Amino acid sequence: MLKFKIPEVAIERFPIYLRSIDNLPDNFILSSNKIAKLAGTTANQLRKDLSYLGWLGIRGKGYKIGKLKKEIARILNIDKKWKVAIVGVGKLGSALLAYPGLKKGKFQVELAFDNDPLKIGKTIEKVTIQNVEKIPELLPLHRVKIGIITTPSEVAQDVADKLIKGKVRGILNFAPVQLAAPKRIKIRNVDISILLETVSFFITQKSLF
Amino acid sequence: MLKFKIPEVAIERFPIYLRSIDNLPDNFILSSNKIAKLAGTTANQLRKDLSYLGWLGIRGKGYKIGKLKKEIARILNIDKKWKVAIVGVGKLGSALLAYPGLKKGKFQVELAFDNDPLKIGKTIEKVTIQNVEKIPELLPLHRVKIGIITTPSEVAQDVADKLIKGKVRGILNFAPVQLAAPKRIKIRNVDISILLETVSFFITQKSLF
DNA sequence: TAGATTGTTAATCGATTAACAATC
DNA sequence: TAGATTGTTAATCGATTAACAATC
Repeated sequence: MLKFKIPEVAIERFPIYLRSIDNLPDNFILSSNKIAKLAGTTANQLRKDLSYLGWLGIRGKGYKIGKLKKEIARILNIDKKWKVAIVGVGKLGSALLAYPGLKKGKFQVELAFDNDPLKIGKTIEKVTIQNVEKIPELLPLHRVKIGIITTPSEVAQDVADKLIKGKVRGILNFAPVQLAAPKRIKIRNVDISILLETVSFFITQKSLF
Repeated sequence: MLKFKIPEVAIERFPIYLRSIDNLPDNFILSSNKIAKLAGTTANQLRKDLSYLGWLGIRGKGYKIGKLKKEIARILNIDKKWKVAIVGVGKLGSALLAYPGLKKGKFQVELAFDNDPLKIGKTIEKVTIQNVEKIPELLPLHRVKIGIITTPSEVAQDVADKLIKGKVRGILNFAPVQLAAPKRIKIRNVDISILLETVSFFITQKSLF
């Protein structure tokens, strides 16, 4: 457990660092400058961020890739596997079920839910679709701590409530609504329209940004 | 055109404000406090953000919903429609093609591309899939200024280069790679693994965050 | 007018950048 | 040792929060 608070923004950069060095050999030693280039940031920021994890580098040389991978994975708690549940097996939900980053990564889709009787019972990507009503019951049984919501907006809050009853600790929400939930639940929203809207702003304010 | 710089973080909140009031009647007048609650922020922050857009409220009363919608839409440049191109019509790409937020919203999928001969020529959601090689040629012809990348990582950079040749101004990238591009191109990354990794961190550091 | 709420200023907080002593 | 690069401190920058005069 950490004794001090790592800035949220730094936490969000760690996965990018990890991804940037992921296919480099463990015995490579790279300077902060080189790694920063790969990750699309600056050497100063990289060193600052890494300093939150302790002494990772070798003065005069750089950072050993193997050690870096291990330490970042450790702080992100992805040295072990996480089981996740997907709720809403429409087009987006099915796409996520088959998504390589989820399929073979540190996050494994253990359960899938839908409210459509035609879908319940079917098996996609080795996961059998269950009735949404079973969420509160099945999640603790399978030790699932993260839920992914890919339902229409109208039912997203109801699904979130069920997930919370099922004792999830985090939710990745693709429905374009603001979910209400206790503070202890970590919610990440992915709203494609919102992303496009900010793009829209920036590409027309050319002279100022 | 703006005379001063609106903070990036504020820009990213405007779409959320818009979404929060979207289904309220135009003639309603709500206080910053009420709107902030809907959007999941504070009255202070909302007023500060809105102040960048000018005098929008009525002292002693609140903000007229209709005016707010119009002004936020104007600043985000979504009072007009944007045409977008999707590259990579796999599971995720197809899901986005059918995504309601894109289908009937301010962003219309005008073009779709793939490199798979079996897919080229087929029509999904009224959009005919074209050969990726045609990106630089077709984009300017259709006045498409935003590209969405839903290809495997290996070809994402190549696709980005083609989009840039086709004169896009912004890219929404779902491939888990850091894209290289000139500064004038606005890139937004959506990496599902990265999002889950930050969730993973936060739900284990319970006592500090 | 009295009450309410805005728009804005000032104070606080936090993150980024620059710089450099420590040290491999 | 000389050169290089870390880890960290201090300076800068920017965003959030608090507070309140202006005003509907």
